[in-house]
Amino acid sequence: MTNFDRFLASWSGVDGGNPFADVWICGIEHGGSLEPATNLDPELEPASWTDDFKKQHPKFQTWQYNQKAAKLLVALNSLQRDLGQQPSLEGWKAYMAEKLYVRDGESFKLNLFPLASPKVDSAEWNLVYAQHPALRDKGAYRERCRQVRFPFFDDQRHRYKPKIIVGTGKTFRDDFAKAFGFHGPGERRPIGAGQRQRECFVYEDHGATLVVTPFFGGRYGLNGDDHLIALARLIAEYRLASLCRSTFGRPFRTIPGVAASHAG
DNA sequence: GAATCATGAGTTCAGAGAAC
DNA sequence: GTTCTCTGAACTCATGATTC
Repeated sequence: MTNFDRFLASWSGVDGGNPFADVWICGIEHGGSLEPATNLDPELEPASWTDDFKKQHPKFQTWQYNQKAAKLLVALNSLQRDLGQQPSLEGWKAYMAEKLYVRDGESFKLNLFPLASPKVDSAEWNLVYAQHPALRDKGAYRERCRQVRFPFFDDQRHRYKPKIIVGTGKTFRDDFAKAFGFHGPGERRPIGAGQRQRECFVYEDHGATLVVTPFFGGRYGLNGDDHLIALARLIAEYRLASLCRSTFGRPFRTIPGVAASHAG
């Protein structure tokens, strides 16, 4: 295994948090520009959003993706307290400021690919990484991630046993499934209604649930609170069904407010 | 008027299908 | 078989609408 493979098969490019958390959120890759200081050394321990991290990134609360992640987690907490109620997003800002991706928190954030990939093949990228043959071609870089990084993620999933994994970006749904050891085509589940309807894909494996959603934000993504609440309800339904299967040997049907149609 | 939230614009990339 | 065009998606940032 090369040093680059060790970099891929590590916690590199992971926002982190608490790996023992029930909920893992997995993005595709970092956004934004390439940081010249980025190194390719493996990260043996997952990071987290520490006070130092927040001081270094004073605008972290403006990151829309993580705002929506915080809202989703708040809605899930709300449903956990009372499954029949309308989930509340109240307090999501405080949650984001104090609890999101922290070491002893309720969430853990990963990325399928460790580097800010939009810059792969760019002049800026070549200036920094030209000496790495595996990084000169984006397709080869991603394929190497599938071969080396995904088995690492699969191992970590079986080690830490998260109950819910949310993959954001449905064009990469096969990659999310492969990365965490889920099989099959997934079950199509609509959330929202009318023009605002979005489609998620749900995979289940040994008490764990993978939900692949459209991206958090943007024109075609989960861009409203109603989407996040519907997603929280969808997740809660599958968690309850899984719990009932393990307890009673049969699934529980839908909970109020969750679309019951199974299109897949 | 300020804060918050939802949506759109611009950029980049990938994949599918048509045209050559 | 190759090239071109179109469409959808991911991402950041900006802007308009709404609420207080």
